[in-house]
Amino acid sequence: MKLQQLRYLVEIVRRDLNVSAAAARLFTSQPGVSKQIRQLEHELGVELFQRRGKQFVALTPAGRAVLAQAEDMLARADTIRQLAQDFAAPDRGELGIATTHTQANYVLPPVIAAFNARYPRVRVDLLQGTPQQLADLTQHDQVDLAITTEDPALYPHLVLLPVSTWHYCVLCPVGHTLAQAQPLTLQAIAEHPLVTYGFAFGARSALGMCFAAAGIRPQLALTAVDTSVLKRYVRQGLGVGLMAAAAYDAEVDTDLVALDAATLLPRRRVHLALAPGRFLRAYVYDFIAQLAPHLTRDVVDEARALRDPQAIEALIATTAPAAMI
Amino acid sequence: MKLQQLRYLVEIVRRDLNVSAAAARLFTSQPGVSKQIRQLEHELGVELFQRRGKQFVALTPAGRAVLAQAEDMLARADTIRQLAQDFAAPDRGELGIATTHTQANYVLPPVIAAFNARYPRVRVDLLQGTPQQLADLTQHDQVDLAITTEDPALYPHLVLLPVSTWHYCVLCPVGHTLAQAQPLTLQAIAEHPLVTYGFAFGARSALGMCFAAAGIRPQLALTAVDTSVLKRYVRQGLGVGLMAAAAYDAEVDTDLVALDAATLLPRRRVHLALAPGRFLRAYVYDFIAQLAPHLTRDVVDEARALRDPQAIEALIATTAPAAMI
DNA sequence: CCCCATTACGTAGCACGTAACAATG
DNA sequence: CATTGTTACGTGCTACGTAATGGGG
Repeated sequence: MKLQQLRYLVEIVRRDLNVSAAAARLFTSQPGVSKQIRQLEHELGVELFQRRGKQFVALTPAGRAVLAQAEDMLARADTIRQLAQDFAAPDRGELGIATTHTQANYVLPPVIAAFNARYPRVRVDLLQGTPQQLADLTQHDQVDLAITTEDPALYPHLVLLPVSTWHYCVLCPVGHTLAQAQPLTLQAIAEHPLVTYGFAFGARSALGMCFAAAGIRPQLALTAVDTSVLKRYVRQGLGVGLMAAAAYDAEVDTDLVALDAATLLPRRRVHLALAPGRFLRAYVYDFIAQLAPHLTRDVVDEARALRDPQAIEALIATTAPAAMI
Repeated sequence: MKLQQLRYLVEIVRRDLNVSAAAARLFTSQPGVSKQIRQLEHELGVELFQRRGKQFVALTPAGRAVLAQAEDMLARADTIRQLAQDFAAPDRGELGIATTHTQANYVLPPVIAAFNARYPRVRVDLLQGTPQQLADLTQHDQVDLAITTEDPALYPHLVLLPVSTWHYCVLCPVGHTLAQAQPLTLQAIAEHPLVTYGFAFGARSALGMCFAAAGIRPQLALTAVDTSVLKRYVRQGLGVGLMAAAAYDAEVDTDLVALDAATLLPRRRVHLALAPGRFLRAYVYDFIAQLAPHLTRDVVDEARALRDPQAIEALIATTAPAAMI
């Protein structure tokens, strides 16, 4: 049994049992992969893949069991490399962050600037995606951490830690009738078509439930993931915008008005999402502390050891500023 | 990084940083091991061993961190081999049992006979040792399970499950004055020198505390691990024996008398000890169920997942016969 | 002076690549 | 017929063994 054989196995499964695709991904020849798999099967005395003709159609039960162990072993091999790096060159490496457009644009820039000043030799990789993609990237160790606002239920295997909170504002063109409404109400907002985040009105979303609780069914004119896109359509008069207050820049967005909706609409929590088993370089802890000072290395490690969301919540309650809870 | 390099690393540490001894143990050449370690260190970019001259004197911090991961990886490699065997040849393999002399002689024979009839192609390896050795053997995956009576505190990293209970009897030669004592009391027993198990009167032992509670300090004439040795010295008149009631065989031991001490002396619990992470072949679960019918595969797996002694106790309370608790 | 790790060097084995082949849809 | 896995074969790398070298206690 060799680590490469296990790597081949895992990659084949990742590529939906396509050996050629796995070989290509690993920059090696397809016959080589094929042969190593056969050799592994021969050594173990069990077929790992169910074949129909020459096609791989499924994992055998034995294959599934072996796969689980193999994945863990490869993760640990990676951990060894990472921690060795951490001893050899503590201030060199990569920091992979998966996050949403809004965070990347309005929250992270100062944090990343500070981090880069402290660790100029660490390359920061910023990946954006849908909440599901963020979860996948983090879970499969493609990034060190994710920063997201979404429903914790989307991240069942990750450890979530509160970073900060934000609230919605209502954005409309200068002179829009909504800007006169005093006081601003949900009812008044819902009289206009809305322009907001694509995920904001999901079945279990906080925003959707907020309107539903008031018996209001607002009309959505357009949804997008990207705040700058939303603003563009608000400018075009497609509807009024519902987005993070931080997205409004008074100096640039002079043609728009931001109405405070902090008391009307639910406050959202920004989460840091971590894979509990992944080894984190020392500078990753530094970044996290920079992002949210209450998330010290000790707190993060303890939370990762706990795993259970409720226990983590209890832990955080003792360390985080009240505003975050 | 190769699995063999990790194996070399682990073995060197096991052999107290002696490369030559590790090489001998792994049936390979010493320069080969030495070179692979250097190569691993070079690949990782960190020294794993602290050297004084050419001698290895300690692990570096990096070495300790790598070692922990390496041990886990090797354990999983072993798991893969074992589970593959379980699919390939479910009724062939080895069953390693570490246990005390008494269990091996008086409790296990019928269980092992039944097991052997069911799995004739599984070789049973019976290892005896002191309680500490049993714990070590189990913890280092040298055996599948241990069966022991000792203090649970000796097995902090193992999962302990109650198998059965036994009680002491007092053994003396026919015609001994103690045999006339009616009723039998601790005081009466302590008037004679005792012959009993070496571990039975340890500082925290149940037996020692039982006498101490009554304010009695019995005199120990001889202790041994082996019941047959104890009986021999009882026959020689060295003292009266305190041992498991099961050790008295009415047909063979016609020159001895066994006095029931079930109400006088503490009842002892026999434990099954398992390493929580070790993969157990299907027949191991079968053996366990044979040994203690209430320890089904489901119960065992759940207990191994729980790990926490108190939680296991609660689990057992719902499934085990009352006599065991 | 013995024990132990490192260096030097030769060899056998094997992982991998290229090319040809077979099977499936 | 295109895609995909297997067989065949050659080669370059490297893990390992033997022998010689160097350091510490």
